[in-house]
Amino acid sequence: MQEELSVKYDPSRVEDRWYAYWIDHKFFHSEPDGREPYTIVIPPPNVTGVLHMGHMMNNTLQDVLIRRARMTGKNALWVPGTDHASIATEAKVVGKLATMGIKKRDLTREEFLKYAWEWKEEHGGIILKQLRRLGTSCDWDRTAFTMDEVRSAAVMKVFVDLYRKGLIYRGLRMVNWDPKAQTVLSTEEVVYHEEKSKLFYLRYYVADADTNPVKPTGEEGEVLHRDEEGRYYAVVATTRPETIMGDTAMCINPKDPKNQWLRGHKVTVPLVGRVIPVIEDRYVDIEFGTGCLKVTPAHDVNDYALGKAHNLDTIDIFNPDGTLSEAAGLYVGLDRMVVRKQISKDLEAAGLMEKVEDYDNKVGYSERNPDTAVEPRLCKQWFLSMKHFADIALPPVLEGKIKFHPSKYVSTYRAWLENIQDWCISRQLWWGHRIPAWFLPVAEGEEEKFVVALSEEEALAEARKIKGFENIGAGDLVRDEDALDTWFSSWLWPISLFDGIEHPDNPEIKYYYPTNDLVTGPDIIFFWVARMIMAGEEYMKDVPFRNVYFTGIVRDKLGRKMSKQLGNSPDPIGLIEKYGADGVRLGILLCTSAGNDILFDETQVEQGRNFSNKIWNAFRLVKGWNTADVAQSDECRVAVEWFNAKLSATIESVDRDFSNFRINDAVMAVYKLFWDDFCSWYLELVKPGFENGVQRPLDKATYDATIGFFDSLLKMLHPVMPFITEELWQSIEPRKEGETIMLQQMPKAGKYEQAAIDSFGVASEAVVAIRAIRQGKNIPPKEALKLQVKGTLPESAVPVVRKMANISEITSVEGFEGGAGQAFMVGTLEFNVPLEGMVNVEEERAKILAEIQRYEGFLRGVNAKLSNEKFVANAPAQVVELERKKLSDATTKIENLKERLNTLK
RNA sequence: GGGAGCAUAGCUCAGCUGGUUUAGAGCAUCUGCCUUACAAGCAGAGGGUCGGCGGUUCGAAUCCGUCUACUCCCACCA
Repeated sequence: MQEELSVKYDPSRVEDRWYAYWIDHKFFHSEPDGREPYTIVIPPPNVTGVLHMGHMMNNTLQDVLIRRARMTGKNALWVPGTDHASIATEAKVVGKLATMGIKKRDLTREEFLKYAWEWKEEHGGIILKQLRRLGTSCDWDRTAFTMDEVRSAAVMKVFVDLYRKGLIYRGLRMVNWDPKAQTVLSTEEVVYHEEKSKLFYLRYYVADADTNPVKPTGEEGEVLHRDEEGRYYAVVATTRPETIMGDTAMCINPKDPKNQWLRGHKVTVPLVGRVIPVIEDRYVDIEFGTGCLKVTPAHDVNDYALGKAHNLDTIDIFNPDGTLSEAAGLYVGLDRMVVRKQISKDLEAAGLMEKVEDYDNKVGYSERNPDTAVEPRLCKQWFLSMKHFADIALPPVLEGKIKFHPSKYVSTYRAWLENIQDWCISRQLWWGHRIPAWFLPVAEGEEEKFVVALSEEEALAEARKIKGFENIGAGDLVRDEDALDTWFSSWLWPISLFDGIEHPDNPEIKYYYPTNDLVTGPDIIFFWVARMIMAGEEYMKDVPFRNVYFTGIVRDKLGRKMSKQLGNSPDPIGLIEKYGADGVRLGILLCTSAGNDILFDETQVEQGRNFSNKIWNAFRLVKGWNTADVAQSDECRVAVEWFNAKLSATIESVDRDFSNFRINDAVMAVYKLFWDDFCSWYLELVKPGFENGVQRPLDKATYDATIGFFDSLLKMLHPVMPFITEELWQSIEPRKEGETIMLQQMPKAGKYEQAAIDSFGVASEAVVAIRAIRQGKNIPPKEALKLQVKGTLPESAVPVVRKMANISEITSVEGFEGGAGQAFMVGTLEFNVPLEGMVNVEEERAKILAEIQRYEGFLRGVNAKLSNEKFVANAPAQVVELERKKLSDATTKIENLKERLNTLK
């Protein structure tokens, strides 16, 4: 530490040095031992991601928990790592390649993966380096990656295992297709946005009017459309006219009176000219549009179901990239969005457009490619059957074995599990875990045959067991091209980090699993939290964690989400450089409460920075004191007694807050303990002051107590503000190399007298009142005043009032001299500050009258209660007693005030 | 369409099983201070009919109903 302490705390001189010190001494590293473990696994950020405010909040919280655990005797381990994020990363690599003029489809899988790994090496892990700036105490020796060897092996083993258990299957389903990434997505990866779009009303002419005459029934409500030439047509409302090339039927509700005339007819698809049947199904909403629905089994989930039920043809008119295929016949090669515009014009021109209406509808978009509308598409994919997993994942949460903070997410969790759909786990991507399935050579048109195995050798052996394939060679097997959904590796994270899938009995998994607390956002409760619980129950027969702390979304101070477009997302590293990591951490924590979104404002970080400075300067003050063999003053003795009690009381409340995950409350309590109680009251009380320009010495007992308090406060602050607390703890007294505040024991609450806190409260209230009188009368703090008390001031309050309010003399009196001072009350204790000639009697009288009125109003309320027989009869004795005390207190106060008013005449 | 949550000071939020003086905190605001740790500071002050209405109760910010506003999640209405 430098000789002269600067007036301002400079985090940049401190942070890197201590972080290196902690790393050098391996303080973050954990190995199983005899202590109780405390484990957190990091929600792995995308490997190529950069730090944003959400990460800052999330990781600050985790670091607070882990540092606190470390200081309460636990063997704390926080495992860091990154996620390969297959869609997002592959998209980035494809983008990068595009700038080099390389197309993905021109590369082999191996070539592409080479580029992808290069990209990962170059950009990967930046986020973890950035996290270090925040002071996160992760065990970096254990840094993992979802695609590293151990994690990949776990994924393969689990896939094969679940397949053999019959839980993984291949199925032809209507799935969500991302035409940009050209991969299927799970239902959870689709986000719906409300959009202003158009509802197009198209004419489908009746095709068989000659052979099957249209019979108008003439009944009320019947709608018959005929054009100028007398031809009959039906009107179909659709938001997606570009899909008419895939229409294979029109559907009406059999109970729809207005469309009865269409029963049994055939209609012609506009422009396309294909003749399709009119089918009937109660699925159709009679009220919507015209009650006629076009059926496109290949491109709509409901239509697919209709198609299946009615045995309709399926015409897939789209290519994987969202352009129209040969099968469409028209607009081939054009993008679906382009076709929508064009076909509506063409329909209009051909007189086939009845009308167009504005319409709000919901469109699904890819979570990872937010500007790409998802296309329902029929294709064969791998699925994980979820019923079994829902059954095992629900009880631990409902029974409280896992606690959610806040608990409202239990119902969200439950609703999802009770209505769960099978999980589509295959992705048409290369960056990820390749599905360990090998297809057998079969003749064209024959049903596919495959084997699932951990390796090609094993696959070959398996394949050879199948009848007719006994003699195939390795070259005959073709491995599935698809990769697995990223979450299929993330869901194993709490297990695979300790190699618990491959080696379920290894000492690490036995020691560290289940982990303790998970800190994450509610947006991934289904993607990740629920699935980790499933995997935990399936493979460990135990929950993966005990508590889940859900953070909110970090928004700007106007409540908007942070986004690059708005430019309202501050640069985290910039903030750390400007305010210090400790300041940023405190600023974030002060505005965080579980589950609530946080409205981030830089002034909060400024508050954190200011607090760092306050701590720094308190240290400078104490460091400047010297001791001598002098007697302890009364005010010092009282101050030490009081702060001792106050400290213990606060430790109790902080412990309580932490056990309830009320972290911001705990942080605020320590903040106030340091700033208000310690700095504004304690230090001011014991501060020795100057004599002839020389600082007076402090007695040894008070000095030692002060250093002890400082030490305790630093420890309490350490989890929140690790850097400044280490810096000051190292300077407060000589430390040996290798010592650290990080591994000290958190102070424990001792026994304390509530009376010490209460009587200090009386003293401080009196002091505040006297200061207010000074301010009102413009009396400088240096000018000593006298104080009269009617009644008895608690003994311990006397020295406090004397020093803090600069009172030269406190006298006990029977009554106050009229008009000679300013009076005030603390509780029922009456005080008077004699101020000869400085009191405006009229003003004073007015003030007292207002006071009397206030108390009389209050008294009326209390009286009303007490004179209510039912209240006295029904309320608990304690409560009635309390009301009686209020009554007598208020009566006394009013009497006192009236007496005072009389003396003022 | 279904479900959940929230509504308390200018802002962000506490207020746990109804009863501790006619509701608290932080920030912001206002006033006075460059007082030998800190102006990134010190001292002091003001500010709310607890979203509306109704009910239960001796007693409601707290429990119930209802209305209004907002937020989020889920769902295949073209």
